[in-house]
Amino acid sequence: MKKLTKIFKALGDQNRLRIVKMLEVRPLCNCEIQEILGLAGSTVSKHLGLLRDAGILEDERKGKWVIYSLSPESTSIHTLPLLELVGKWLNDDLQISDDLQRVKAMEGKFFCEAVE
Amino acid sequence: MKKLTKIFKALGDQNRLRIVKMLEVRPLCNCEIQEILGLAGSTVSKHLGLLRDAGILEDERKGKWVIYSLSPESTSIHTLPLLELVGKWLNDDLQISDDLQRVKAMEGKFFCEAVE
DNA sequence: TCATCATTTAGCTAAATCACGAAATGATGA
DNA sequence: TCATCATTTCGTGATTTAGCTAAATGATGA
Repeated sequence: MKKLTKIFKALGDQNRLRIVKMLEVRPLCNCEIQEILGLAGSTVSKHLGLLRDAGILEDERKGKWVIYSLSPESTSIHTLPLLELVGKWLNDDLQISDDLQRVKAMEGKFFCEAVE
Repeated sequence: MKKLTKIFKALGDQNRLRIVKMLEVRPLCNCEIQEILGLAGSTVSKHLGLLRDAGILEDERKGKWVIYSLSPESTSIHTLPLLELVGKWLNDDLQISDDLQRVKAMEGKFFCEAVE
């Protein structure tokens, strides 16, 4: 039950829901999320840590950057059906669609993407 | 998005998850939930209020008692698929199965049930 | 009407959460 | 090695939350 409350707590915050939705477009680094949410880097880091601890995200260091992406199906039996629901409910949210547009527009502007 | 975070926040607490699961057995009044959770009545009332505001529960006064029950499908398009998932994930939780057993054993012991 | 019972509201404390800036850590590249 | 950049950790305040007790509200029934 504790694991489940952890997941719900992680999703019970607007900024974290925005992060989750953005990561459905593509993996992102801390700095890109900062740019969109307009929060301090340390704050974003904390949100990402919470989502990671809930098993929703995974991180991988690539050079200077840490790239965050949604956990693959294999490691998130609990969260994927949840995210599917979240997706449906937020599809017509103005804030979210604005975020997603900005994520797409941002493609190529950050160095972290050049790392491969 | 705010509505959604409200729902997740409501479910991000162990006592509230226990309440939701108990209400799947049958509608209950505040005093029965007090008995099982071992919390003060005012605290239970607050939890119930949060779940109601999130659209998960409904209340109905019956004489001296206020009977709480899960919102019917018609009024909770968002929450019912969620509760279905929660149900699956908590089926083998020891705390929950103990709660449910106690709810069943309690049948008939409280006056509020006598009201019809 | 008045005593009683169930519930809610109000008011409080302790703990948790969200935000920040500053300092520490990791990795790069001159 | 050292400066730099991205990120995380730490320390701090403001706000929210979970719990309690006491007081207020609603409903019952003598």
